[in-house]
Amino acid sequence: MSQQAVTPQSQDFSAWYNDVVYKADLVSPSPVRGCLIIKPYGYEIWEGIRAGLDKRFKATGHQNAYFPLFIPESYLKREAEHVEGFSPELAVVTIAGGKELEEPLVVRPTSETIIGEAFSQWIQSYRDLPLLINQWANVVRWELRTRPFLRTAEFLWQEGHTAHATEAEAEAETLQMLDAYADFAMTEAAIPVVKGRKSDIEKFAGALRTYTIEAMMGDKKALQSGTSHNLGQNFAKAFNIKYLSRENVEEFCWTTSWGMSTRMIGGIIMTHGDDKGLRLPPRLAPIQVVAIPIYKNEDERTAVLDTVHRLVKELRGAGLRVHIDDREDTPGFKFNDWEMRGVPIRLEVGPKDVQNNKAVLARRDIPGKDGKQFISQDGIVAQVNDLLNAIHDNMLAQATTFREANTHDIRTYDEFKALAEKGGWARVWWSGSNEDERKVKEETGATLRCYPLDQPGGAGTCFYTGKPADRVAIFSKAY
RNA sequence: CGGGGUAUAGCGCAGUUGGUAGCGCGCUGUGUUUGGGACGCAGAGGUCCCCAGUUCGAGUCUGGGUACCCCGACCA
Repeated sequence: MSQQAVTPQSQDFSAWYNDVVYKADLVSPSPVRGCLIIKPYGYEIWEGIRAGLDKRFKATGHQNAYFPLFIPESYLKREAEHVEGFSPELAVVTIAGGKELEEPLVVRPTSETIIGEAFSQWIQSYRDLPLLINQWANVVRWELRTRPFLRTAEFLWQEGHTAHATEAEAEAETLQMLDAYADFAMTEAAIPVVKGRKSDIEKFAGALRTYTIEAMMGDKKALQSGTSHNLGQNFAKAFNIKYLSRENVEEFCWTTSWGMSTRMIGGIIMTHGDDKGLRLPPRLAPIQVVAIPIYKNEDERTAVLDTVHRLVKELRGAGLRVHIDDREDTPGFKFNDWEMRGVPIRLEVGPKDVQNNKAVLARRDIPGKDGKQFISQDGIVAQVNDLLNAIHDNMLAQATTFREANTHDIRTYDEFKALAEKGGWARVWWSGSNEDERKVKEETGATLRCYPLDQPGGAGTCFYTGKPADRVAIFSKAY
């Protein structure tokens, strides 16, 4: 047994990430470059994300629909910025059924165009608005450099697409969905995020304004974890999405789109993981409690398993996701194995516990003895529920503390460069131009992650240009 | 697309001056173990990336091809 451990984060964060992704049994290598086989344990995390988001979409009046994977190439070309932004990474089908196609079909990189075309048919009147649609789908972007979950040639996501009568309504929708993402991230994934607006350079191809939630990973880099775009009337004009107003005037709609992807799984791994492997937030963990029976002989085994089954039945009855590990390996092996896989709570039951009506709960977020407690078998459901909530709160608190400790108010470019070298977020007054922003990126590798919605107010001096600035931005290296 | 590298068992790798393929992990069976990564014994598992060439003989040498990985530019 020597290959169980992962590369320590401090030694090589990137190698650590890859080790965890494979050893925690989330993915399997794909025969196709840049793609990924998501194994059941990894896919169940996605199912949890999906459930958490879908609930929020439905609660805000959205309905799911499904649009085709293939998009006529000409659609992409109708919005100039959009095609320019995506064309380098498109996969295009030119032959089908053994024949060259009249018009090549693009494998969707995102669906604004094909959905825009459909919306133009569906919407006639102001009475048809707002139109609130979401789609769960796979999309393809032929990226040159890929990493499991964070950037893959094909990935799973949801993309919301809505149409509204006024700019104000579209903006409200855009911000509402940003809030939904932020709430999901914190409430379910225990990831603290900063809500903000993207700079012109970083915004979505074809959008008026792009909003983002940014999270800090364990290596202090930023991960854009969800985006919400106010598309203005750009796509409405490109796809002729018009309605007749109450005043009997033909108007273009205002549209939005917003998405969160399997990248979020990478965010969870890199926000919470440690040198023992994955740490899954309790509300998304496919297995919330793993029960490990401990025994020395056949008699003990029978008695212990009897108790385990009784406790697990109780827990499952309360809706908890519980797994019994009855493999023949040693307890020590199992402890490490499930720590690698990030299960929040381990339930140990041994012969002594059977006799004393006790059990051991060990929490993943607190290593070693400190995280272990003896509990009474009576009222186990409440005790486990409380502990799951405590673990969630602790993980969110830990990640928040880490982010705050590594976010610095920077005043000069020298300080900025030093921080970019060392790692961390720079919170700065900023009044630079697009050109300045590109230069900063070129010189330091750090990009303008967002203008946080939560602004300090007042005015300051831009760290780069030295000119007066009326807003702060966060810069960081990012995934 | 530029620069570098790799290709041998499921995974990670070794393979000497060219002589007919091995190690660790994993896997199967079995016995002893089991409250923090157990061990013994017995097994299974190979198109040495592909094509051509040199040679009595190629995992090893030569030429060509393919795939993948790493570093840059592009990116949810």
